[in-house]
Amino acid sequence: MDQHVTQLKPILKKEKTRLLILDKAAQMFSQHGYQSTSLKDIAASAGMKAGSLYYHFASKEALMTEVLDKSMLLISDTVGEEIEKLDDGFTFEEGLHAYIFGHLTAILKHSDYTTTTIRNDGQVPEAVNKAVKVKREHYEEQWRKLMRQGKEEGAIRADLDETLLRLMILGASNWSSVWFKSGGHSIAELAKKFTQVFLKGCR
Amino acid sequence: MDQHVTQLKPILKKEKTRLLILDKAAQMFSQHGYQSTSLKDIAASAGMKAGSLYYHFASKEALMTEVLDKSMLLISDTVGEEIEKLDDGFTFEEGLHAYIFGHLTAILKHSDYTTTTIRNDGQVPEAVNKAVKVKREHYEEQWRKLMRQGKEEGAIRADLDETLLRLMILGASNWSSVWFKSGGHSIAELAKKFTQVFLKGCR
DNA sequence: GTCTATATTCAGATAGAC
DNA sequence: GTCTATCTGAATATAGAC
Repeated sequence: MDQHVTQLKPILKKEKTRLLILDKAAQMFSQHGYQSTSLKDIAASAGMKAGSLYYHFASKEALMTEVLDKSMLLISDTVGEEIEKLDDGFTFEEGLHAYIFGHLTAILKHSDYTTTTIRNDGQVPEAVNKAVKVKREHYEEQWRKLMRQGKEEGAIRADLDETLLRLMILGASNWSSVWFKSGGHSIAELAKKFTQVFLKGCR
Repeated sequence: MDQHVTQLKPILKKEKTRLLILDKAAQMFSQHGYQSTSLKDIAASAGMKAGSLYYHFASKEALMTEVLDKSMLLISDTVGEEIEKLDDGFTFEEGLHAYIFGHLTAILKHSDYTTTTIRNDGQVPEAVNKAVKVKREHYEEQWRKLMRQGKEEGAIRADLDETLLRLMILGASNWSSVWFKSGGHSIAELAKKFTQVFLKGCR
């Protein structure tokens, strides 16, 4: 069996444990930060002892790197899925909604992973930061492309810096991980309101 | 001399050193987070040895608590100053600009302190969190008041949740601490653009 | 007021038993 | 695969010299 398939649908016990550890690590990193979380804590919440983690991961840094990698993958993939649902010649308005809905969905549905990315930015060892940088920049480039489309369509008014607009949207979206509580607004509602505000705001 | 005055304009050497330590601590906490910053690092950047800090502060937690307290004070005061510049019967538009300009000014001018608050939210010992909570909630209540005014004036359209709008504005503003580099947009420019986007967006 | 020296605790990581 | 035991280093905090 090739490794890609194994990663998507883990059936081996070994892989199952690995993923359990990864999930628990993401949960604790997102709640208490990288440095405040000890391997003992992670191991305990996965039902193991600290030393046992080293059978699955080479180090705490390697564990964090994988959490952050998976986080970026989740965001990219979720947004990608929303974009694929659109017709080929989608408008800026349609694209903006898809991007915001995808981004919010990833942020709020997989918040253990994504909050780890958002909250620990710059607070991890340099080696970890460097390893994730490429994927983050690739994702940001997708957003830049959307903003250029908005400019070309005239949906973003000429005197509004598109970089600034992008950072406002991402800031407002990322911050939702701080205040979002399930039970209030649905993610779909949030995405609709966010899109309305920014679409009207940038014209 | 009464203590209030002493706190405002420190002239005693003892107070001067205290403030130097506080500044350096804020700087390091904001850059590397609470747990990743050691007292040895803080002491070194203040030109001292770790043990000497205990003459000025009871513990690392006490030091962090004071940094966060000062951070909230800086934000509240800066926003307050902007509001006082306005005429008594200021409109929602004027108020929104003053709040955003004040908030951004505090965030970006005293970024060592304010970034510490933003980035370490929830990642500090419970005792520290609790100590700052009251001041934060008082500040948020001021924003809520502004949003109510916007609703009453009809500047915020009926079907837009004012809580959601507030969180979007604060999210976009707080996120600026992540990407802001001096030399690009000025804070005044940022405040103007932010206000335009959100004012148009919420109508 | 700041220093050195040190007590104490706990972290990440490794080795070898099972 | 997971355990126990342990090494090593570093952190907060304290005590007492200067």
